[in-house]
Amino acid sequence: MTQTPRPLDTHLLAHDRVYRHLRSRIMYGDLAPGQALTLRGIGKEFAVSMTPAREAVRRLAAEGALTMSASGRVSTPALSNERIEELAALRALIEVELASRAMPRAHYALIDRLQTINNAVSEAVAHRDAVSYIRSNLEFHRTLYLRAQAPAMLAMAETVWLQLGPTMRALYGRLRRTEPPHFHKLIIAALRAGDEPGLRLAVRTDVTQGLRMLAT
Amino acid sequence: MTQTPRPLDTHLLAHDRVYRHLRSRIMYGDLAPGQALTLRGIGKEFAVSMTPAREAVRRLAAEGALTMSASGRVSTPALSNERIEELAALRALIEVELASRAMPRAHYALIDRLQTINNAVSEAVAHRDAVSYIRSNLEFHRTLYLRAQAPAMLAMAETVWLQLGPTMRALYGRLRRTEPPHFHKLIIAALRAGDEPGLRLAVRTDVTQGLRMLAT
DNA sequence: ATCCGCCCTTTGTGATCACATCTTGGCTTA
DNA sequence: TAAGCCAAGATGTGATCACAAAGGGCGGAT
Repeated sequence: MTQTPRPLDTHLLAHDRVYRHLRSRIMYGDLAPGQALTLRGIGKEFAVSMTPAREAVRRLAAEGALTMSASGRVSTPALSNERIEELAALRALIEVELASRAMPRAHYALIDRLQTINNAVSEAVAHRDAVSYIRSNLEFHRTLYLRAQAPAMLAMAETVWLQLGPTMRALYGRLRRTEPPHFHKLIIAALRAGDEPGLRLAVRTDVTQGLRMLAT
Repeated sequence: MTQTPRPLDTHLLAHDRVYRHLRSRIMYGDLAPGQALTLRGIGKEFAVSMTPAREAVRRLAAEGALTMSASGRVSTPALSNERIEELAALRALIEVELASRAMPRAHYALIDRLQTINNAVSEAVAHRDAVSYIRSNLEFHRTLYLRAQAPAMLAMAETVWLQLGPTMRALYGRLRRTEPPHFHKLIIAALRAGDEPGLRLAVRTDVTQGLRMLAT
């Protein structure tokens, strides 16, 4: 037996399966900043050899979702405050543009879906569930931006989210807020009103404010 | 001999060396859009096995510099017009911000260096040397943006350049212009004058105009 | 008690190989 | 002549292994 028969839990290639699982964990804050990973550990967890584990890790490293030390050690990134502010500025830049492009195509059904997702966000906040909060919050944004029909821009935005994943977990983990997300309501209101400057401001603020409070 | 003794032409790891060479080729337009590559071919060219060749290729694919077909075939991307315009918009968005952040720190020595680089750009245009043109043009932009002290943003911009590399080659290859770059002069003039709105406009125009003329 | 050095374990790297799949070129057949 | 098919070569995937180097922990010296 030189070849593993295929786990059958998916039709995907091994390295892609590993990549998706790890990516999801990182983006949604399952991993804390500075968390160390090993290729053999990943391989064992997903029942694959080191080869696909390495490919998945290198791909994530290329996207900034993981950092590799000079000796090849892999860990989740621990971002400096400057880097966090820079990534927040990038989010603002790209996501404001995406929202602006999505607005002309945002019909009632979309706004309704955003409303529904936002309820999930509120619930996650109420339960102080950081992972659910991050996941539903990003789903809110992604749902809106999908309408922009700008896949390259959306990919860029997701790359930034990925880089901020572990940091967002650390940030929202120590959050003690219970209020539902105010700026999401502003976004929805601006969409309803067809108020483009208002939408831009609401998105920029929503994206920026969360990250701003950890500049300590 | 199970292990190759190390080519000695560099102290870098094999996969990194392959990655850098290929990245440079792609970014500076050595490869035409749609150009096919094979792992064994890359491995033979750089005297490494398929393993580091695959890592380099996957990394470049993650950055959008290469595309992989469903069967894993690797080729340089052939971009649609929509994708090109989107990437141009992304360039404008990010690079305007970078230029704006660089301006307060742009002292005389920097402007002088930009001037020098721009002479190289003019020379490349005069010789109709597409690769030299792309290389010096990007060096002009990178030199300016380096002053912004925003590594994450610069990395994003470079990723976009990478994705546009083969397309820029195809574009400028059929260019018949001989005039030196007008908008670079505007950028330098705006920097000298401390004219921030003028700088933003000049960068936006410079970045956008080149890609715009291939929307055929 | 603390710091330094050494050894063993852990870990990443890259070569090689078996295998499955895709591609392609030529041949056959209608 | 053209369309279809088969076989052989080409190509990507993932497992395994040998090796080098980095880390960690333990013991001894001061």
